[in-house]
Amino acid sequence: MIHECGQFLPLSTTLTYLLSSAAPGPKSISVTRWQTLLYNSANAKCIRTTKQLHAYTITSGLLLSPKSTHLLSLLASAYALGGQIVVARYLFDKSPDRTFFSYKTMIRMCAEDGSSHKALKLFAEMLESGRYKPDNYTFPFVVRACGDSLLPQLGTAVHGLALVSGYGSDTFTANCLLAMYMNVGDREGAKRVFDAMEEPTIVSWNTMISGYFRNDSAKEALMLFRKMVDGGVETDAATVVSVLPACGFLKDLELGREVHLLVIKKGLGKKVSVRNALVDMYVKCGKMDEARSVFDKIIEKDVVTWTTMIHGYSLNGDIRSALGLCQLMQFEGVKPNAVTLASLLASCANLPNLKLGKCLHGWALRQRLESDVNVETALIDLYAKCKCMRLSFKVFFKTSKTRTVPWNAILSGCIYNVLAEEAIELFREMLLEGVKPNDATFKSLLPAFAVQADMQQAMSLHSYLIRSGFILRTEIATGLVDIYCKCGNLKSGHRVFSGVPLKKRDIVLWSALIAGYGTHGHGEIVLSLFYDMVQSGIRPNEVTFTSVLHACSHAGMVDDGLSLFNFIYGSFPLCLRTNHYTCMVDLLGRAGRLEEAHELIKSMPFQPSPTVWGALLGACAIHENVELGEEAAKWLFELEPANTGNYVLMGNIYAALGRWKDAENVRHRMNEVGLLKSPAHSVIEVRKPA
DNA sequence: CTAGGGTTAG
Repeated sequence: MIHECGQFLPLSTTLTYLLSSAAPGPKSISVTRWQTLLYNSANAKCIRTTKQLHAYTITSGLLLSPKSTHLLSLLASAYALGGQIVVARYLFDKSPDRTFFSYKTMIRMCAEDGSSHKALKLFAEMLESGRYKPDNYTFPFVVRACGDSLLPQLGTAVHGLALVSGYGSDTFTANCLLAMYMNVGDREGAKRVFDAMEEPTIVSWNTMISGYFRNDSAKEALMLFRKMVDGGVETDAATVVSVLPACGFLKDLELGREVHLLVIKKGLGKKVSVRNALVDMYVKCGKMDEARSVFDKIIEKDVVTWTTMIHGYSLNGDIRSALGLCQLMQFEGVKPNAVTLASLLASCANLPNLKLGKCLHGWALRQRLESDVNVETALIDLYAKCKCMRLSFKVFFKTSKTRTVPWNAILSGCIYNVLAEEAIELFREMLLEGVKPNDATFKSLLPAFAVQADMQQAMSLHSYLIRSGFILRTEIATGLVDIYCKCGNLKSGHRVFSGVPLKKRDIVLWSALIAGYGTHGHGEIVLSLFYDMVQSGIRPNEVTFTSVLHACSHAGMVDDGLSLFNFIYGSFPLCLRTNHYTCMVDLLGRAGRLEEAHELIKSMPFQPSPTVWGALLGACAIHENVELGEEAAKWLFELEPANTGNYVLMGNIYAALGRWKDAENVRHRMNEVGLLKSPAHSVIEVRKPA
């Protein structure tokens, strides 16, 4: 009993004394006395004492007295605090009279145990009874339970209740609210709470920083860290392990080094986790030397330390160093785990190196790590990238198939190996098995539907996306727009586009629709969509310009194309790339405005690429313009002497005008650079009259 | 009595 209760020895002694000296029976120990004993036993988390007390309540008939009905709920609390949550719940459910203490304890233990729904149910019951008011030891756990059950609306309601109950300025409650909002992905909600806090503690700052990072706002995380340091707020180990991943993600080496200095200055490096985070930061920033020097200084390396470093070498394609380190790690008595292995396998997949991958697969079997999801997923991916879909499927069929990741791996594997139809079939099976797809699933799957361009399939996918709610995600709606456009059904594509609320329309979505209309030759619609987009406040980029210019070119809308080009030139001059000029030269050239095309090339702010001259030469071939053709050819023969197409085009221009001698010269020139072996030269000869 | 923190993968 001593070892179990630790410093609470007096409690057990008291109990032993009472039980041995007094005769059993409810009257021998007063109710108040019992109450104290139960409280003490609960707070001491001493399950053995609790069990003794429980036994006594049964044999003595203690609970039969009307004065002691509340004792059962206290007993339940004692069990709960002792870690026996199931027994606790059973007893608590039977308790006729539940005390405030027992409610609080049960709520807390349920929340910590992961039974957040039960915790919320108890809280609701407590409120309904109207006997007790939640306090500063209640709200934190209830808030946490809301976050764990992913019930943000309920969380907000509890937040409101905490405010009206006067716990708005309670630090613990506020910190839990921060964590809750961050856990459900509500950065704004968290920020509101944070801004309203009079004195945020280290914990508040840390929660915000890590929350921002976890919610894809690494930039905000770093900005907050800056503000924290500049504001003179203390930082601790949790701060640095929250901020370092963000530095790594953004490759912000400068700030990463600053954090490193902070770690040294404050002596935070005693913890392995801090040093591991440093190694990881350097790895992610691509600074393997610095990562290694931090790594080498860690005396007590754990699996994570080794794995982080191994992963670093893997990422850099240095599989030799990665394997060497893996061996060294085992020499030092640290066993690689599934993560280590998955990292090595991923490296084999990216190289790709099938032979080594197979060796590692064998090793995984011997280490009994083969049935770990991470390893399985890495193996599926490995074999797919090595174009061994048979092996990929073999691994896949052995997986438990209840989790989403292996499905995603096999789907993306199929698509990598141009098995779009199989991917779609697998997706159907996945749904039948009741596995929930996620964003990553659609990221690889939607292109498969676009490749198939099957209207029937597109429609059934569309209905699924509506039913499952995935259509609400802009990236997914974008994929669907693309699919419909590829099917040639622009109307349906446009309808999906219109279904996305104005605020959620991003550049990618607009571009998908614009490109769709563009490839089908609807130049005018493309232009009006483009101006609509700019009007709605979205800044177009190079990709948009390319597709709009292409559309103009495709539809032969020369003047519209020109005015658009001038618009870009005036508003976004830095966005202009070679391919935009190529597009314009092509557009003007086709229309026979060769001089203008030439002028445009001469006005280019950078060296015209062969593609630009190629477009001009092509246009000259159509319009049989020797002068400009020669100008273009002069550049092209210089820039890409091995491109037969250029000689053919130029030869054709001469031939068309009956200048056989010049045509012959071009042929000679091609001969000189050793291209005559190529079959393309015959084109010139074919057009030569007998 | 309570709150925040690292490594893989999609």
